[in-house]
Amino acid sequence: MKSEELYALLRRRGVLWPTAEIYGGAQGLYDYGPLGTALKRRLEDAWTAWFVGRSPDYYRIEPSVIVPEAVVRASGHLENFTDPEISCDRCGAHFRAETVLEKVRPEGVDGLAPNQIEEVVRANGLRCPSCGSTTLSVPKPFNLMFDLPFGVGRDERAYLLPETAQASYLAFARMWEVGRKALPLGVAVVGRVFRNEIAPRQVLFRMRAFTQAELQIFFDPAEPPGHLGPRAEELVPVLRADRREQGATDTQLVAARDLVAGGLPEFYVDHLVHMLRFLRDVLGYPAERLRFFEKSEKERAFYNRIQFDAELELESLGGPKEVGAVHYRGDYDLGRHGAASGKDLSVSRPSGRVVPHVLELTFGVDRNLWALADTHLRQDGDRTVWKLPSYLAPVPVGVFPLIAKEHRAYAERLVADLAVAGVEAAYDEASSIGKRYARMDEAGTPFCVTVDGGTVGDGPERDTVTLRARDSKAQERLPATALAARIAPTLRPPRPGPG
RNA sequence: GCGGGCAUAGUGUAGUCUGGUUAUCACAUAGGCUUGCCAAGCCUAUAACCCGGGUUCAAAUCCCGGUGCCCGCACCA
Repeated sequence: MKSEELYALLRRRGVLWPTAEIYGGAQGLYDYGPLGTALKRRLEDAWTAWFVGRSPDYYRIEPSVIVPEAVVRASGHLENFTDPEISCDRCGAHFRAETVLEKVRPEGVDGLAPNQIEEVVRANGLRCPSCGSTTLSVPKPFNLMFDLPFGVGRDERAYLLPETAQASYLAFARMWEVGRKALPLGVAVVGRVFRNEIAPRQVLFRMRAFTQAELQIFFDPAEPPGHLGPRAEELVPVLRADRREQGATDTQLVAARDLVAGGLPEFYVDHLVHMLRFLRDVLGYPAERLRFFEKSEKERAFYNRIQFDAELELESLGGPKEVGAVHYRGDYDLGRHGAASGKDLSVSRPSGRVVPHVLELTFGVDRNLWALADTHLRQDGDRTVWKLPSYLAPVPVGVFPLIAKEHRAYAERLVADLAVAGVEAAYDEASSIGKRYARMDEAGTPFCVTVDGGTVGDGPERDTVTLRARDSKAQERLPATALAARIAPTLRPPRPGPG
């Protein structure tokens, strides 16, 4: 489905809509409706079960979304907040772009994008005003944070958190105590973050307030976490940076063991496989549409030692889009916050004191919600079916009376009984039975239960109902009391196996 | 942020160029009758010109501003 068609469907069904819609909306802000809220919650639960559930030493926390300026100053988010700067890679000197370009561009640099500035620098062979070398580079500006006045009548400034990762780094010292001083230590956050994007677009893919699910694994570089074990044979779709530089654009299927043999650390590949299995096996993205796109040294953020973006081919957005990533960030984050806060963030290990390294597993909740619509919402003849795995479906069961006035009471009681058993069910008696099935198909509901004459009669079918499966449309008859035991197990998200 | 395009019921649309009747049609939604396991039928109802200003006897239609959306470029720390 095309993006606009998909968005119209999601709006119509109350999955999501623009914030402040009655005022014409606001760029990059969206509200989730009943179905969207339920789906998002289940997606977050599935993520937590899969990533945080991998180790008893992994914890989920809920941090503040407002942080003091010192945090974003130390993290590097505040640098280059205003004018573009040019720095010299050799001598390290910094200059305002206007100053360096003065002679060749007296009209100034306003309106020039960083790459255009870079082009002018290259084209004119501009040299560093300090040491005279031609190693000038233009950092990307990132003044994308929302700042807030903080406190009453104070000069202090605070910022809305631009990424959840920072909150985990801030929590490390406390979590080291809480986690009883064990490494590896995992600190996960599922939370809203805020970026004042220049050009929000593509609905949930570029928002100004969005939800990230991130797990930061702190570890001793002498004892990196994760061994492939039985995962060594897993075929991982990758597009390596070195091959791309030679012009390759095709995804290769490479066994995990061969990625390690080719030089990637085993713990890193292990987590790449873990991410792959989540996207493919838990969320059900088609394997052939997934790939891990390696960022080259030039492309990746300077603090990332290894970076593969998990990309998913999306029909609605016309290409592969990032839905998650695995970043090996080294000791950059704890090093920066340790230095800036004056608190020693190194820990005592058998080998001596070490600043833990960080492996970051990051996942964009909103864009994956969109991706679940893109990949699983299918037009099947006249039917529109959202083929979500049961544990992600916003509403797991629909309950209908075949004839409203005769079967209503029984069906309503069944809804209440299912709720008590922990299975949320939606009741619907409007229009024809076919339309009710169709409505539930569109909402992704995997099961529909119908109460009919047999159910309420005195014959052999007394107290039995029909259970209809969304994908096959097949029906079976079973006792109403057996429903919860039948459905509940399918609603639990998968957990990783041992090892 | 730059350039281009677009904006009519819940959804998709006709009408806009060439200003003028009660704003078209389908689906959806609600109620009734009928039917009774896959969007059936009949009847009825609800429901729209993005916001603001201007031109004009008259604006969905022409002009200006705003907002939002789409595409390309740039950006995505």
